[in-house]
Amino acid sequence: MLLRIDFETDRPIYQQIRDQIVEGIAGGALTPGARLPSVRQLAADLDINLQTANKAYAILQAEGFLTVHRREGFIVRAFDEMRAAPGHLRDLERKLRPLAAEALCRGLSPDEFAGLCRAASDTVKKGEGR
Amino acid sequence: MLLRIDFETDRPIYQQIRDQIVEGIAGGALTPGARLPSVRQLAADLDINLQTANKAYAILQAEGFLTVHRREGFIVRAFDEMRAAPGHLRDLERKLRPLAAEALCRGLSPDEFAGLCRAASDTVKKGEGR
Amino acid sequence: MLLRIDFETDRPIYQQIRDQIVEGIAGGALTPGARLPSVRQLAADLDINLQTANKAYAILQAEGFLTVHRREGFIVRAFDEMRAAPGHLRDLERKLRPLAAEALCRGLSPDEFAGLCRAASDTVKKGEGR
Amino acid sequence: MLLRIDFETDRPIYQQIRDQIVEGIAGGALTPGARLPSVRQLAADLDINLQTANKAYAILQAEGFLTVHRREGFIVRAFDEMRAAPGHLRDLERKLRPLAAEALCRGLSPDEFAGLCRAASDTVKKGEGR
DNA sequence: GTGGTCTAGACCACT
DNA sequence: GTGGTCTAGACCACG
Repeated sequence: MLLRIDFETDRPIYQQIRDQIVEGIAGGALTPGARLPSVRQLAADLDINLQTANKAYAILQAEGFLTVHRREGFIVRAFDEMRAAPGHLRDLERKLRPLAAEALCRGLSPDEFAGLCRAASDTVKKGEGR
Repeated sequence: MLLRIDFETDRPIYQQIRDQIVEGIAGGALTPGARLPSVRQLAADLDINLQTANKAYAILQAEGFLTVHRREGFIVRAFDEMRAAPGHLRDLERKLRPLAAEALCRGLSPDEFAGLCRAASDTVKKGEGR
Repeated sequence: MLLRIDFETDRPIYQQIRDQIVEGIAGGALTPGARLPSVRQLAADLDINLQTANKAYAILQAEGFLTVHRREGFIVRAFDEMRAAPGHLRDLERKLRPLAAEALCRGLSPDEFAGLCRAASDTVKKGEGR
Repeated sequence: MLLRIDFETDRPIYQQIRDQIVEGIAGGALTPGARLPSVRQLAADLDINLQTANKAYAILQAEGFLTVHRREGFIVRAFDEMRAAPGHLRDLERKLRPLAAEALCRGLSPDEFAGLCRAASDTVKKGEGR
């Protein structure tokens, strides 16, 4: 699983890492129980600040995607644990609203928007487009 | 059309305004040609700084949702002009990916995610939940 | 000679009038000695403020394109008088610089830029594109 | 690369900065990848407000001339990226028309105007006259 | 250190 | 009245 950082986007680096790891889990590149590179390793690999790598993992942990073991470092959680994270559905809906509104303004019907979302989900599931 | 600002969240004020106005257009509360409150009025209403209100409108203008009329101030653009904004579909897809990935991790199939998106679009279209 | 005002551009109305009248002279729609509509007439025709129409004519007069007669109002000056306006060449060069720089950045060679300028001049001379 | 601001002219400060940086890129004083002074540095150097410097860079970014790197601040974009900016040619033509018209009125034939434009482009390309 | 956000308040251009 | 520009100064996010 290779991470690619864009230093010239307005999306913070730690968010890019977070997004790509979530996408890796969704696409099957990272399976539950898999070990992630250590914070130090990650920072060195991507040539980023240690605190940035740290923040990315901290977010993933808080969101329920990762857990930390004393010896093994950060590992991918089991799917049923991810699904048990409290409030994640409401959170998803909240983040979806602005996109749904934007799509409507751009002329996409609810059905068309749903189709676009389905396509995005399919693409991610197959691990494509990375 | 009433705007509500959350001064506690880390989402910038001008982005909150932007989101709510886009939602207002999508939900029919704001129709093409409608005048928006003047930047000064908006700033006074929301008790925010003039420049903050200014920036919100400037973004909406750059994104193709508003135009500025020399006499009437900011007004909602025609729908076909909003749809003509270049790259808006690719932009939407890019913003959708992280949400699709998150949904998959949380156990939603592409079909279920599409259903959620459709529901969000319907809600916004009806102008509900504001 | 019909003037068209765009109320939704950032170019001030008086500048739009000024530009279109200059273009009318360049394209032959307005010939030296021709009478222009009175300030009142112009303001009524375009549904603009009297002062705005006034300002447009004042600029054209200051730039040497129009002159004002007691009885006949504003009329187009003779070409040799327009050419005698002091500093107009230097003025033109000054306004041209930013465009030349922009063209170079966009990959246009000096020759290509000159070609573009020639084409623009031809178009205006034929009175096209209005 | 030295910037000079005229505080007397009605041309906004941020536009003057914008023009001079574009000219600097066109003239080779600023090459792709080059770092620009930080907004704070620029504001201090020119003795202007931070927001004014900010706005100048924001415009250059929106126009495709600059990009912002998370570590290095604002840097000059690659030429092929500048050329990929959508609608820049049409934009250039639009800005060129009033100058072409003015030149014709002042007695310059399309060929002579093209020559003037070519000269302006050459001057800028050599980095002269700054 | 970088840019991003926000405030309070002023003056100007345009219509 | 509208928006546009500019100032002085503060606090935060990011790396």
